[in-house]
Amino acid sequence: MLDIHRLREDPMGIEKRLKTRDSSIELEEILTFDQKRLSLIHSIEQLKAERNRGAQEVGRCKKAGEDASELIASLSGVSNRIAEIDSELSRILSRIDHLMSLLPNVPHPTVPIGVKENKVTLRSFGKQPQFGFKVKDHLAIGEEKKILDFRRAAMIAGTRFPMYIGLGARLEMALIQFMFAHHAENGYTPVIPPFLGNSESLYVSSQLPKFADDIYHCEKDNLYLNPTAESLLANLHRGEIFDEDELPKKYVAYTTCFRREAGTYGRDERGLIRIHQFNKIEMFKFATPEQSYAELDQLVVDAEEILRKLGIHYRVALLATQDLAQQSSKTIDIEVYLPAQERYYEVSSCSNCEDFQARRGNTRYRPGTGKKPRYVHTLNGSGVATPRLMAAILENNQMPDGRIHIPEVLQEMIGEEFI
RNA sequence: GGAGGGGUAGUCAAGAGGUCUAAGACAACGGUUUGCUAAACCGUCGAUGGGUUCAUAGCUCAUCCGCGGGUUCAAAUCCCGCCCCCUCCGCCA
Repeated sequence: MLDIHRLREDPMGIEKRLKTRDSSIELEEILTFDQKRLSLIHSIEQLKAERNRGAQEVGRCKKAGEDASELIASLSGVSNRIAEIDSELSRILSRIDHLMSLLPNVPHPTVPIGVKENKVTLRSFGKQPQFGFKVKDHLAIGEEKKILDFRRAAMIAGTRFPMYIGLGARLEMALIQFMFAHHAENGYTPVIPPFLGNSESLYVSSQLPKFADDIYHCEKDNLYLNPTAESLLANLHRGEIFDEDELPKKYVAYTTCFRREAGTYGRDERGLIRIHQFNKIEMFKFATPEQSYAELDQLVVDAEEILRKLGIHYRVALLATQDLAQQSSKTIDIEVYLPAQERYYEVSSCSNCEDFQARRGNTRYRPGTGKKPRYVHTLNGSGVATPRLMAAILENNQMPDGRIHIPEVLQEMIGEEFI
């Protein structure tokens, strides 16, 4: 949620920056309603002041045993006018809320403008592996090694659900434990939250109302299966006011995530590339506005460290305005290379949402004793999601004899060196 | 799922239609004094929105007593619906 004051103060400037994300965005309607809102508030508050004064006077009269029926009759008229204005005001407020809830965050000035392809590669680690043989894709490897079973998963649940079996399941659990422990040792407080969230939680994180079709919804209980732990963690301190010295507050969560992924899939998104259910380690930070951009950079570094320890080649990219999630001001992705597809795929997306989610969740901090509360900045980043990470390990670590080399840091947990 | 009890500002807590303009205490902050891991005394001390303003300073008006409605000239207080917590009962992979 953007600050309506910001829109009022600099409508042209804000609109121009929002248009770099979506050229169809117009602020005129919101600003018109906002003006209407202000004038209604002005009149209703004057009437309420009148009513309050009158009601007190009635109290005095009754206590003194005087007749107040004339005053009561006139106050009745005042109350009726208040009720009229109030119903118009709530119509306008809900209209403003609706329009505001659809607006995206203002992109940070350092974000490249334009389409997805305008993203900027910031750095990389390692290089694309060279194979002296024809590489298999992770799907073929998974089938051959009997560690992935999409056919039976489809029977149990449906298409695009994963099933890890045998060493595949061991590898998955080892990755989760390795990443969870890594971040916990790095100062992130470990947390396993509920995997389902209510509609308010998903609104705060900004998955709702825009992406309702992409989330699994349990209608009977009005609960949503989390599409990312971000949608839960953004609510961890809803309605709270931090002391300044508590920030930055860092969390690492493990959740299984669920996405309907409504829409079409391409041939290059088979196997583990895009699925309805996956495990993810998610980092989340609450920070002051002064801290947040340094914390974003550190968040990316903390996620990169996972891939370095696993010895996987990756690159880091700064996303362009049109590729940002609604709540994000700036997003940096980490992408791993899948040799069978000769393509890079996102395994981590690290974003600074500034005060966009904090405003919805009313999460603030007090910048010193006696100072007024300010909204915190929230940051989230995968650290990382497992499916593409596993695909990367299977494809990048295949050897001429067909075996898969398990990264050293996982070997002890799995009890094997090769698959 | 059922019965009962509860939800008041950072914490505890009074208040049961009309100076509630939400008491009081604790914590916190500022000061005075004594003099030293501290006490006593004085003062300040919730949030949001509107107006005024350079001001996120003051002043002022409005709103907020779990959330949402309703009754009334007037609601923390009465009525209806919902949420959460506690105790007990039922059901149960």
